[in-house]
Amino acid sequence: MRPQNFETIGSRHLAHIPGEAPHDGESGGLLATAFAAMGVAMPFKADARIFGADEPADYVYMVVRGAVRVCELLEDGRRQINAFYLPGDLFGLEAGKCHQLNAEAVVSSRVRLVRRSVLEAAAACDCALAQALWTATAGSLRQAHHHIMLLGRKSATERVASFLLQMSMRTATDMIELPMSRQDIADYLGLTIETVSRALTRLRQNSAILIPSNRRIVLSNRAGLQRLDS
Amino acid sequence: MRPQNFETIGSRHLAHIPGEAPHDGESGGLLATAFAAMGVAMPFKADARIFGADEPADYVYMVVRGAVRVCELLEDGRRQINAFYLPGDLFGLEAGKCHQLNAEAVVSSRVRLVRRSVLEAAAACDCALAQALWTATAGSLRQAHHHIMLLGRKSATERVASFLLQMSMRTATDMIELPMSRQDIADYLGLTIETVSRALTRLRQNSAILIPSNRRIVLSNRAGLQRLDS
DNA sequence: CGTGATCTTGAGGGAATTCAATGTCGGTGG
DNA sequence: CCACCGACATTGAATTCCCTCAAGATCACG
Repeated sequence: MRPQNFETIGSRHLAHIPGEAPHDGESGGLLATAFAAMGVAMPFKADARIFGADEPADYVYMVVRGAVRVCELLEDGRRQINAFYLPGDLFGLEAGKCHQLNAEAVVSSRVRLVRRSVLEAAAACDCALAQALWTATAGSLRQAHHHIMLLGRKSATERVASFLLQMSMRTATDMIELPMSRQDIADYLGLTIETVSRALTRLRQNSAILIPSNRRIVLSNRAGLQRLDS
Repeated sequence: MRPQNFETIGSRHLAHIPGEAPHDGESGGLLATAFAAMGVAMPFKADARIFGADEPADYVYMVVRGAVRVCELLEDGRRQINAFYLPGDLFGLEAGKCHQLNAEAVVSSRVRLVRRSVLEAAAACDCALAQALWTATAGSLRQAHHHIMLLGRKSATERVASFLLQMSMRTATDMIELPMSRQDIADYLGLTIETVSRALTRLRQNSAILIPSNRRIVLSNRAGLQRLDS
């Protein structure tokens, strides 16, 4: 079982998520309010499934506390994590009747669910809400495009550096508390766990980061990391 | 200069784009109609820029004829193509005031532009249109997620096979007319031009495909390709 | 035909993976 | 409290796959 203190990562930043957050940009307040009004909060244990691919996409989700990963599996066991979601982030915004991906709690988490039909009905009346949903989805798309460049054209070290900077941005701290394991990071970056480990070691040796503990990383040379991030 | 006959690829499929098309799923008609009513069609020569990163995102675009690539460049020249758009596809749906990516015509193309402000105003009155825009963006997101799995967890041959199947689906033929060069394909798949070429050769040797000409590929063993596609 | 661009093929090298062993941390029971 | 245990992470050696560099082949077009 994972340490419980990771559950609260970023929750204190709910009110002022920086621009790099995947969703919930300028219209964050509106969506947060809508979810608070229409949604039901549910707890999920670490590694619990929130929804599975090919299940009916009846809900849209917002992370309240903890962290969520959205991933795809191939029959032979290969796994790709498409995104991590932190408090304040929306997910499950897929088009169509069914989810295309699996969503799981990374650590013990709290997630707010809103019925898609309810949300769409509300959006039909409230154009600002409709636009906020579009904007949130477009934000997810932007993240995905960033991810594509990462996977397509960057070296292992660049990927890890980019990941650390992104996490730092999203939690608005230089001292990152990682909710996810090395395996999760590897599956997000399209690498193996060993390669991630080696990249982190190299960054530590270059004094770009400190690793006070496995799940805690301090960005001690942000400029150096950004040089890698290109 | 590229052969001009590629301009018309897929245009005859405008009215019945299959489900795998990145945008414009069930609500295709509505968006096509809206674009026809509100938009202005513009011609672009092969390799002409349609919009650039950091330019104000004043328009939303729909391919009428030809093909468009959306890509990102790093300072050192690395290029990642995030998506190809074919007739009927929407692009430029980014959130925020500015585009994040570059869009260029792959071949001589015709693209319909609609002012974003006009579209948003129309969407504010017409909830079906608003939802169609959301759905189109979510469709783009779905494509991006597929792309992420491709780049993160698939071998070179699997990537090429997956690309061919995708193109075949989108143009609804077994005989693909590729509008893009090997370099474009490589930059889409996160590979080098040589690796793409070798993968195609291997697929041809395995009788999965025929290559009657450089820009023409016949899927002679779809099942074999799908096995690779996982 | 000749020319330049595009594509294919080959040989060699390098970055990441695989396989294997060691190290470290957190939780549990003696 | 400390030793043990399993899960997670790091490190090392060997392999593999893809990239780089280089040469040839093919295609489009004048």
